Amino acid sequence: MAQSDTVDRILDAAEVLFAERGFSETSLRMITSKAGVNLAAVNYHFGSKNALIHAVFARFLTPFSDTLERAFDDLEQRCNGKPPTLDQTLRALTESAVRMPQRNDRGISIFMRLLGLAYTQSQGHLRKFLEQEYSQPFGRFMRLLKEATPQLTAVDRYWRIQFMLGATAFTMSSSDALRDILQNKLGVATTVQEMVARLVPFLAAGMQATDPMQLAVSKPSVA
Amino acid sequence: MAQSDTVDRILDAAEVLFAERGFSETSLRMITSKAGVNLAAVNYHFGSKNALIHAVFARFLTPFSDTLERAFDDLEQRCNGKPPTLDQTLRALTESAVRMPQRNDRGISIFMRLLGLAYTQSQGHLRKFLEQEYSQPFGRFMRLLKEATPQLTAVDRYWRIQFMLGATAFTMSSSDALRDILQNKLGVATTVQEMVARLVPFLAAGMQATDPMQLAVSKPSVA
DNA sequence: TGTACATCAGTGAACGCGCGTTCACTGATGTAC
DNA sequence: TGTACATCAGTGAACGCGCGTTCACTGATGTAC
Repeated sequence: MAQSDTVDRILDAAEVLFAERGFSETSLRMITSKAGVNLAAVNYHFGSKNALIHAVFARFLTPFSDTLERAFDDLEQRCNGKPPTLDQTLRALTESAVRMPQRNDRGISIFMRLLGLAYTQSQGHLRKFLEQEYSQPFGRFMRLLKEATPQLTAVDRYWRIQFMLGATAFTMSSSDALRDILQNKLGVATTVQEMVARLVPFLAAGMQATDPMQLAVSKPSVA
Repeated sequence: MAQSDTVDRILDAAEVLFAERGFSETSLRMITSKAGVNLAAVNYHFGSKNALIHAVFARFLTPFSDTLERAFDDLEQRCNGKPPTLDQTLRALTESAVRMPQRNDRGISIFMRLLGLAYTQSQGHLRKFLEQEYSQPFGRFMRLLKEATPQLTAVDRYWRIQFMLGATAFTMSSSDALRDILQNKLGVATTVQEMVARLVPFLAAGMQATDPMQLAVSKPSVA
């Protein structure tokens, strides 16, 4: 502890506690006592609790965002000119998430859970922060989704993207609990990687469903 | 106000505020001031804030649960002996939800949002309460799902049910916001009924996706 | 019919608590001359 | 090399606030005799 590691200790503790309990149910006193630092250190280093939440997200989202951009570059290059398929696009996303360098073996679970919470807990400041900071990779993902589903109307696509986000965010935010239940009920252990591997075909199929409301539209097969 | 309507006024106000802001972000002072009743009245009539949350859910879930049981009875009778299809099962559920007698025109949105919040906000007491009170219709729905997807392994079915729940809960809990965004972005007004009508084919397709992990399993077509 | 008592819905004010934040302060290290 | 000052990370204690809950109390209505 020669040079200050207080900032990292706070981020580590906050990340774990936020993932376990959500944002407003985690107090600064819990965070600082887990981190073994003074209560006032959070406001000293970050300014406020909200700023700490932003810092926790920035620490893992910025490298993720970079990894994702490279994965999209890679994908578009491999497709040279032709739009990537829906399946390829979703895999680029999920594999970037799963392959992220982790600080420890719980890292991927925490990452998933935090991403899920960001969507399901209605923290206005957080949504605003994420939209500002990560609009580029998000917009690029949306563009790829659009090109991969030219058969859908804009309205259909809009709703199905929301359904996808919901399935993903919810599963991510409960992934630990869901894996535990499965372990107890059926005695099957599952890795986060397997869970994500099951999620992708579900999303792809739902995204490309033939809507009974407009049976005339034909469904192209996935590559 | 000859006879006491304080209980109903509290329930009405709590329902709306919980739907708007979530449970822990809504204080008893907000609820009682909106309801125009004394702060102490909540603890007088309900005993605690948690018991009030339970009462809010019981007020709409109990009639919903009855409607749903009748819809399932109806469905199983129409199928006499043969298991209902996935599509029929999902429709029985969503149509029961959408056709519920509502106290007002915002009723269905509030109902959706509360159901979504129950899943996404980690209120342990609420999950326990709901599991105790409504285990029968829930178990019956799960059994129907199982019979409608005999081609899936238990593990596959488990995960896909979670994905369905996620897409549904998330969409429900954000339905107002999502419809507003769509209105602003594409100038399209959507009813909750239309939203649900779009959700069902998405879920059914995802549920019956051919998983690349086990390509040997063939996918039966839906009736 | 009148009186005494019980029950019930509701009230106003206070309680203790945990919260995020602030502030005056300390002690170590770096910098200027 | 020594002294004065500035900067910085961190601290201990307190601040004001909003929270859920409690409690003694009121006033209307019902019941027994």
